[in-house]
Amino acid sequence: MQYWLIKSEPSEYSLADLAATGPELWDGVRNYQARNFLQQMLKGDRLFFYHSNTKPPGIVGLATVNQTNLVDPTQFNPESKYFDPKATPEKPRWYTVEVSYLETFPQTISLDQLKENFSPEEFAVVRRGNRLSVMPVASSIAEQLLAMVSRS
DNA sequence: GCCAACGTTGGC
DNA sequence: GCCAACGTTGGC
Repeated sequence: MQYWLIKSEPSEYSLADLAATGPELWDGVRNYQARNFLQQMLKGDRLFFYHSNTKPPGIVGLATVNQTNLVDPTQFNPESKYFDPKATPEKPRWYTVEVSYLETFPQTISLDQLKENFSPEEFAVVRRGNRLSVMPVASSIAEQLLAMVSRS
């Protein structure tokens, strides 16, 4: 079982939305590095759910991978803002997973806390200018994150 | 709302 | 295949 971090703007889609209406197809990822990570996910993997563009930004809870290696249907839909004219059903370009809600942490692990506890080398989310929306989390870091939650 | 960072696009 | 222009992300 592997840990990952996924980002979302809560004004777009929040962990509370996932709790209320999930499971949800994690569609709309249009970055190759993020897509490659999505393709590596296995059922049962844990996802730290990160809220960006909010105050404060940070990890708000956990989700899990429900179904893997799904073709993102929004790439074929001209009405969608995620439409990709270069993708065809015969040759899809974008893949994703279905995620389901696990838990909301009693307190957000803020980006400030993350910066205090982890270096940019060990945890990409605290890297300046980081824009990757899906990234792996080393198991040692995952353990520390979970300990930070239970302590507080 | 600003702007730094950085991925992508397209002209050459 | 280079690289300038452009668009987007996301912290502040």
